[in-house]
Amino acid sequence: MSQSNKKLDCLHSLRERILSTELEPGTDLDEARLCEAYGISRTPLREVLQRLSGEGYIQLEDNRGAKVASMDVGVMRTFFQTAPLIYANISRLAAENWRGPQLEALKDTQRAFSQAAHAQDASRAALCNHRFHDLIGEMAQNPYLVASLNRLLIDHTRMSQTFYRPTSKAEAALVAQAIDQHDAMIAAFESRAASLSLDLALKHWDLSRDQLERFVRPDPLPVDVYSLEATRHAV
Amino acid sequence: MSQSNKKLDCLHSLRERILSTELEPGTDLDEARLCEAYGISRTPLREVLQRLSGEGYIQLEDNRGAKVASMDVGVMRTFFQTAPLIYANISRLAAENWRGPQLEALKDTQRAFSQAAHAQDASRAALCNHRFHDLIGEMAQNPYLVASLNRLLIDHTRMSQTFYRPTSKAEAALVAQAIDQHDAMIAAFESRAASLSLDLALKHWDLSRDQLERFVRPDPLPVDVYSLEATRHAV
DNA sequence: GCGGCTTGCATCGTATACACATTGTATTAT
DNA sequence: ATAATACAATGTGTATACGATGCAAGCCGC
Repeated sequence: MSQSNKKLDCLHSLRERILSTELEPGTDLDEARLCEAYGISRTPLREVLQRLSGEGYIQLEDNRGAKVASMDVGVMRTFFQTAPLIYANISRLAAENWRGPQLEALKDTQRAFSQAAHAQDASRAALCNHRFHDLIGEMAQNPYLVASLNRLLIDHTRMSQTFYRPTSKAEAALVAQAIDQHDAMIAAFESRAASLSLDLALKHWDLSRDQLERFVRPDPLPVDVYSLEATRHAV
Repeated sequence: MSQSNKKLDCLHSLRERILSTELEPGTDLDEARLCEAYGISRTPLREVLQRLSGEGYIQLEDNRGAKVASMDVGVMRTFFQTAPLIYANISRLAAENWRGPQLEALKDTQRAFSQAAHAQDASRAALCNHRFHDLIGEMAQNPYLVASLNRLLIDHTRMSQTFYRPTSKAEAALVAQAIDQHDAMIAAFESRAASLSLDLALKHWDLSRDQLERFVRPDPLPVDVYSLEATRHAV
């Protein structure tokens, strides 16, 4: 029990480090170093890596070790295409199917999320938000859709890292709005309002999408430089 | 390369044996026996099991070994609820996004499926059908939805085992209809007809659902026995 | 001087050995 | 006779040791 904790610690830690982009997309993961860092042997570590690979956090290439799952522009397009479909349906199902203490767990997470956001602790806020939506997935009781949801959340959380930071007052307002929407969703779940839950999820997504696009779009700076240069050479 | 094949053989073999229900839902998997059977050591086998667990084929319980993923009635309800959503969207995306030799591979699989069905080789037909829809998933180029699709296909293929068997003439007609629908889908993909592909997927699902429901209904027997016994003891 | 080959290092993959947990059975005590 | 505890056996979890493969740098031949 004392040792299996180490393995679990490793698993959870790697998940969080990937979600918080402390381990950036594409980073090579060295088995030996990770073994030493977490105080476990290679065998259990490799099992952890296999599992993370199955969950979509990392990619395993034959004889080339493991690397953190990349986020190229191709999958981003797909992400924006797919997210509302899954989020909306998961939310509806969560309202219909949650049971027992799940709603309390969700409220706890929402409190933690709110605190982290107000404290402007970006990575903690993103992680709490992740957990919030992960719990909604559990409430939905649908292993099939949850498989999609989890993949979406990995990329969503990694992208959202940028926007829990205090850049402007307008953006702080957006974060506050997200918190309010979470509360509204909790209320909808509590009263089993399925179709309302679906609508709220879509609204929540709209907000998220605006936030994400704002940070995904920018830095056209190098492009301009290159195009200018290209033009020059062309002439 | 000669030895890594053994590991891959093991992986593929277990997948097929689970899909064909040769290994029935709930079956306990003994590591030692599997090692001997596939001629590999425990470590690579356990990695295979980890991977299968990640893919949803089996479930790993702490210190209790591995067992084939169960198919209780709860998840069946969920299955019927979720499948059309995913299948339809995957189909639409496949029509839009397939490229290169993917369509040819699909046609090959369709040929193999048709042959197996006519030969009334139930497990081979089910496996070819699995591969057919798996390939459509690849064509869709959407890793998020594919995660759901793969989970659905596992259960779908396991349930469908029953109905490629030659029980009646009417059922043989249903199988023939499924083959025709596959051809129609291929044609729709080839002409990039997205919305038609979606419709065809839904029609294909309707057929599948009718076939499945016909065979899924029964076996509430053990549940009744247990509840009776519990009642007796309670009194 | 340049290109191909060989050698050495590093990292991954596999196997064996060992430690711990869990379960079932047997024995003893009430 | 029944229940509880202890011991043994089976099976999982971890670590270490060994073998194979891939990559890079240096050397020899052309």
